[in-house]
Amino acid sequence: MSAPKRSPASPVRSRSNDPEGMRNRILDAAFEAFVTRGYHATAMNDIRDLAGVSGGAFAHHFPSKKQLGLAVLKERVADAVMQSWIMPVQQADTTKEGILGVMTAIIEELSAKAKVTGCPLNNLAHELSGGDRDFQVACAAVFDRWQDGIAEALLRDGTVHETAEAGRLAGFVIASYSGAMAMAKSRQDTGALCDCRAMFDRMIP
Amino acid sequence: MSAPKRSPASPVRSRSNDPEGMRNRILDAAFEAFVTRGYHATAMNDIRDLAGVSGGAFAHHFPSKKQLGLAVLKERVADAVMQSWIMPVQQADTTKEGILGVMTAIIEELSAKAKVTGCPLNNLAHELSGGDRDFQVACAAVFDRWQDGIAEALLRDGTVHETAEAGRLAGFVIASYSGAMAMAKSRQDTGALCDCRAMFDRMIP
DNA sequence: TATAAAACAGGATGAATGACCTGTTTTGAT
DNA sequence: ATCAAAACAGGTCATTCATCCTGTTTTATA
Repeated sequence: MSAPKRSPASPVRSRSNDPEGMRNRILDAAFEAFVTRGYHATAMNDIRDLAGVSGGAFAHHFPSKKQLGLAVLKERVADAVMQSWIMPVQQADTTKEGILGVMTAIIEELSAKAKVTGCPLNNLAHELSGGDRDFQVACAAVFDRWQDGIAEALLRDGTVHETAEAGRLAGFVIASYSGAMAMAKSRQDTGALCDCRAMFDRMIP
Repeated sequence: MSAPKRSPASPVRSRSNDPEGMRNRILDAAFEAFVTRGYHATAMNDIRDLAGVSGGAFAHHFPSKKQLGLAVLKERVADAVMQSWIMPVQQADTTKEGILGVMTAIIEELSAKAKVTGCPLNNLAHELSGGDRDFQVACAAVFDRWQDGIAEALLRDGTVHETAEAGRLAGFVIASYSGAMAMAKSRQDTGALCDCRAMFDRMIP
């Protein structure tokens, strides 16, 4: 009964294309869903509805789920690591202070949220890097940049003098944090992260 | 054309029930598939075919995928942690030697396989402990037993004297190993694990 | 041996998912 | 203004998946 169909007689200029914004909305929704619920546990429908885009627009920007996953890794996850770890550490007075500061910030953020989601990179890496090679390479690239960023900071302020040693310590810090976050996520408790921070405080020169 | 139907006239006593063995075969296949491909990426059909059991038998032992996943966690993953970590560490001359020995054994095993699958517990924990609460609790329980086992060893041989400190160090060792394995899996390279082992060699008293 | 329950076999099914398809509107280049 | 391509809309479709169903065989119990 009198369905409100779009009247074809009125040339309403109601739509304005914003490809970049549309793409970003999809990436944001996908990042949120993939990281919290997991890649395979998230349906394309969920992301579509979350982002509020039509199927056509969605398929136009991301023809397949794999392409969307790779884009999330390379553009959103890599950026999250850069924003939350690399930059704060490199901008701190000393690398040790930077690392401890990042840990403190993350612990406080989790305490406020009362919901431990885990590390975006590790969440996706564990699920995806074992299967498809493209995913594996993308995850490894983010780990590499993460480690290089911390190692660079360690060398720059003289915390460590050997390049190889800087890489080792940086990798160990990242590994310890990643594992502590995994335990924190499983337990829904920041204790493991607090203990990890305390250990860093002792062992980093 | 002369289909080889089972002749109802011959009371062949060809089958012998072995509920426990059947259940174990399913659990083994599920453990292998869940850990290597992931929980959501594995279809019930895959496990059924891998185990070589009929749909009826499969449904009889595990009516739902969630029940199968929980059983894998509580019976297979927990056992893997016990066999590969807790027991070797507790039976070593010193806890430090035990930890380093476990790391060496894992690194050598991976080098031989030329395929880094990752830590069974961490693989499943990352994918599952963020969603369903039953999975989260099951994963946390395995982490707890892991940490308690290492902490007990640290206290027993006098490596650490305070109970709280033993728990902290044990948790840190587990976290560092878990994260290093995640990096090794992403990179398909045991380097992170080797570096982690070297760090343990320095910092554990 | 009689009987019920457990164990097993093989297939069916409805829901959900990822990909795709046709058509319309907007944009940019000429 | 014209035209082609990009951007977007809305719906469809084949496939996969987890679960369930009916029926048969084995086992335990009395």
